[in-house]
Amino acid sequence: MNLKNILEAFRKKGHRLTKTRKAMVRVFLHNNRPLSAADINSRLEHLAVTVNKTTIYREIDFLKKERFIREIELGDGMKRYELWPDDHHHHLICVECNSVKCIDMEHCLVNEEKKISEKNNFMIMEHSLKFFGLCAKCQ
Amino acid sequence: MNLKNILEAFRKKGHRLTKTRKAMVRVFLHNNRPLSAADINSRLEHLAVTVNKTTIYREIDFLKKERFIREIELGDGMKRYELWPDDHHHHLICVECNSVKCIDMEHCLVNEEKKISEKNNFMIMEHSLKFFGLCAKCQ
DNA sequence: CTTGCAAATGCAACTCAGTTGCATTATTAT
DNA sequence: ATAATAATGCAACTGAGTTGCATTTGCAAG
Repeated sequence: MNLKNILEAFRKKGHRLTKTRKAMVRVFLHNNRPLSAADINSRLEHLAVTVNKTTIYREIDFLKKERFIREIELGDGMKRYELWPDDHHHHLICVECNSVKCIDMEHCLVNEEKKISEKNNFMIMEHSLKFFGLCAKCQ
Repeated sequence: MNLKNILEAFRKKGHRLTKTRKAMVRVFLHNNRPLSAADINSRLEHLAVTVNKTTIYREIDFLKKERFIREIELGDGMKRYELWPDDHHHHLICVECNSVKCIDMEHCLVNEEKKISEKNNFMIMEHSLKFFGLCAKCQ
């Protein structure tokens, strides 16, 4: 999963390799954690790539449709985006410094989901689990 | 936990019993599930109580401070509020009709939290768990 | 009942994340 | 080199929620 392969795959599907697209893919590959639109913008500025916010949102939409990233909500009124996960994982959110850490959870909640589905006649498609607390630095 | 007792408790603490306050407490008691500011407004109109949105938000803040309600995020860009829970519970959210159902989960994730805390040196204070899928009606 | 005062309210104008319409620019296949 | 159209920039907008400030109202004390 490197920059060149991803961009080549996009190009083969008929999508153009613009400076915004290349830079944003790079940003996500080099920052493996949830980023807000504002985070993305400041990372782009670091790469000397100046883009309009509309373009950032449109590129986010594109990368979501391509399943390169996915959208998550951490509850602070701002959407975040992270690399499309290979593994099933959740998030540790520090209430002090707002840092976010991803944690693996193999076979997470499968038994619980089965029980809940049956009891409530609700067909569970996915779940979202977040832990709020204090990270190592902020304790 | 009835209307009169709650209002009396507020009055004893020196808070005023305005028509907005009385109506909003009533709305939450009669709608035991997460409501958005817009939901609250339409319920108030049903009770023939017309209030400015600023007042609704300020009353939400008041009821949050009083721990009569709490704020939750369901991920649709709008905050929701529900009666302050006695029990530990989570939510089933229908991706089709957006209805929300509360479900009990006694001793939910306690063992997992212990493991996660130790492994990541993260002091967990609370967690949020949501199940997305199809409710009985929408399947 | 009247009065005084702080709590509560309404209004208008604002913030901030995200969206839309439209004219312009740039990438790519030929 | 060129044409087609994907991508961009800009300005104006939306919608949830907030703020400052002048006005109204609930309620306790006289």
